[in-house]
Amino acid sequence: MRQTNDGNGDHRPFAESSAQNEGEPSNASLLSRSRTDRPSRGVNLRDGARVADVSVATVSMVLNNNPRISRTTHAKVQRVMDKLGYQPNRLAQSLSSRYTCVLAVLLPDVRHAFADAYFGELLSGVCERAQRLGYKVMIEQAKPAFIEERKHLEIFDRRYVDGVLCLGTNDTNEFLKDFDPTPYPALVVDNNPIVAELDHVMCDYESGATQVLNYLLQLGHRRIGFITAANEITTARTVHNVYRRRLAAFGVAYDSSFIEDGKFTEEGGAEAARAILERRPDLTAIMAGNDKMAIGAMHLLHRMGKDVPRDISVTGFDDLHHAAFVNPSLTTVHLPLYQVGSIATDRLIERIQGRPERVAEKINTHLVVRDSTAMARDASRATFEPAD
Amino acid sequence: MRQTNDGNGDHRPFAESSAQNEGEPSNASLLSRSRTDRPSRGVNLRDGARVADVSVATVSMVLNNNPRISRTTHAKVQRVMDKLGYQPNRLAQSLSSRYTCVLAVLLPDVRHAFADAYFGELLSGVCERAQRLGYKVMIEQAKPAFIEERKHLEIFDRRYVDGVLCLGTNDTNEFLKDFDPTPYPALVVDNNPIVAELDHVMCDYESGATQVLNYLLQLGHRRIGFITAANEITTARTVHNVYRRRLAAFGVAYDSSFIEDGKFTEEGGAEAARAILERRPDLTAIMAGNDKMAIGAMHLLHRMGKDVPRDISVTGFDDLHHAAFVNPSLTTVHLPLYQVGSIATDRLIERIQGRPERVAEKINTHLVVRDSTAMARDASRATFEPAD
DNA sequence: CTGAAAGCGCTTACAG
DNA sequence: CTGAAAGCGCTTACAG
Repeated sequence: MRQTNDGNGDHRPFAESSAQNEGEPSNASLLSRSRTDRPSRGVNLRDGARVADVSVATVSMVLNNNPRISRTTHAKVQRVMDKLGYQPNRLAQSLSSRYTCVLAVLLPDVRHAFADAYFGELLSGVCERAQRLGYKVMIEQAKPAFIEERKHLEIFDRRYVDGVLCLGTNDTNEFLKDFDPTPYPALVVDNNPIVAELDHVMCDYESGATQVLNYLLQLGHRRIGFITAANEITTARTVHNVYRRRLAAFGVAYDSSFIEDGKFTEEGGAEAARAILERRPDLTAIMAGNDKMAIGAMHLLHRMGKDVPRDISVTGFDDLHHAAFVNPSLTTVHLPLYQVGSIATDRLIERIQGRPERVAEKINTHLVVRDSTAMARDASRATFEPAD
Repeated sequence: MRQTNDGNGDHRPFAESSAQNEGEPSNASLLSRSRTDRPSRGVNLRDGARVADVSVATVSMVLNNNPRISRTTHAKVQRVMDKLGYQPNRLAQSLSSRYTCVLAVLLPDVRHAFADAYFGELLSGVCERAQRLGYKVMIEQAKPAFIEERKHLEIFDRRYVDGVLCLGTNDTNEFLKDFDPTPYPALVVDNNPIVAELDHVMCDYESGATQVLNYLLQLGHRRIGFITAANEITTARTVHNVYRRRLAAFGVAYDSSFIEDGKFTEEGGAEAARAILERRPDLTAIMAGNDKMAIGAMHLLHRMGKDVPRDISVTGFDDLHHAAFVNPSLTTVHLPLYQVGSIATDRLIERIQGRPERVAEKINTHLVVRDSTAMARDASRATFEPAD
């Protein structure tokens, strides 16, 4: 199994390649290799046609199950191609057909976006579904340079992909306006930014937020800190509005001293918790807009010597796998992210294949009660029924 | 900005596509669309040649910076192409040049592999580097069906990719033997499975394990539980061997009742901790082979009412971002996963471009001390110097 | 029912 | 220094 370099001429050094590595991404060094250096070709349609004694067109039609080909010819050709171990060159197929059967997943320009289990679950659903439908998945990150160089359109124009799934979007993403179903099919995953009216598949944040708030209110909590994220994110706004409305329903006036941006990170969640607690030392619960911020908040509370949930209850949003393993385990809203990724992929592919209907789907969410929540310290004094 | 479906004929429903969705992945439905349905083409070399009044070959050479073209022609053609907003069709380029400038990342067939921050960090480094070098990244998961259908070779044969990065590998991955640098360039990331002698770039597990063990031993720990993972993983074996040798150096006999497989998951870590603790209620520390198992173990200890680190110290391995935010924050070995992903990508691309040398690199690791470790309960009775 | 031919959009020897 | 031509490996009208 030892792999030796047998001097077959495939190892010519590329003087220019190292210089280019740090500059413009360019494949000129590859494209300028002499033809004899190329990986050897496999069996193609012409080989098959020769062996089966038919035309290239016939072979092609057999492989594409074109019904115009007779049973006998079909069988004969199929057998030959199987025996030859033929594998169609997808570059040629795509060049001819104008379809690539590749999808791009566009991740946001956020540190550790790849290492974030939220995106990971979505991606997992996307990849599983894409694979089943015969599509490949390409990863891109929407860094400033990526957008400025308009690479989000270039991947279409240069025939890398047939469609793109946008994750982690918000209303500042002006580039979303560039996507138009006809030449640039795109679908927003788990969000619905108002910057552009695009196809989207998302979790039901409204219902999830309602469940977690009703639960906290029923436990007697009234002074509830709320760690949210940038207001330019539609889902964050939705949860924020539910927070406002549910409190109002229980006769609690909206008070911005309970609110803080936690930037969807552990650090941000900890900082936000600290800020809210300074202003409102009397709070009895903290509701976070995602699990990472909730975990950051719990970490801070632990540091401050506060006991969760005895002193303060904490809730998350996402139900990442690992939320069940922090101490105490986290009460949170379960988001079916895998399913959302999977359905989003289905819908995008349908759109690519010409389905005219716009896509706007909401998937159910539900509350998962664990150990980070308990009755409010002052529950006896609270009313347990909504005022409305 | 409303996107209407203007009946331009691009939305013909595909009767057959829904039936196929659940069966054989096939793009026959796409490939059989009539030509008029296709997305309209952009500007190509021929358009440019016509406008610039030169041949297609000349335009091609200009764009590839072929030095044989005169200054004047080059400038003229370049200007024309810029004005036309020309973007080369990469399918045609690749079909002609035989290079795709796409890399595959092969993830293991593990539940939540995508949502695992360990793979996420590696992937992040891979994507950043690939993008800089003008490569695209495609994701694949090595499910049984994927390997059985030999898709790990098909992605090369059908010209999807030029090379593959293998993550999460172990010695049972027989398919690794199929990769040969010449037709199938592959590089193993953060491991070195003995099943095949392949290029690899990995963290220095030996040094990391030595640091964490020396640290625990210096704190007076002698009865140290070890939560490891399958013995068919080279890196796990390395850590295991260090555990054995460091303990021996301090005069502690190897005792398998301290050892348990934790399967690299939180659940597995919790289970393993429980099992070890049942056999060895006298242990004072638990060393885990990764952060997730350590976190699972801490969760169990918390459940059992044991205090970490007062009763039992716990250490991890990875230093995932979130290890700093569990309670207590986790002492662990920092693995430079982003860097490993990045270097691995560099090396694979060099190999694709013909570099003959084999790749075998180790990247430094270091211990990060946080709050999950403390002096052993019985530290006074322990010796603090190695016996050797 | 099948074949010869044109075309997808590039790159690269080969001439001149 | 530049162009005409062949080729990469497919698909698909167009004939017959």
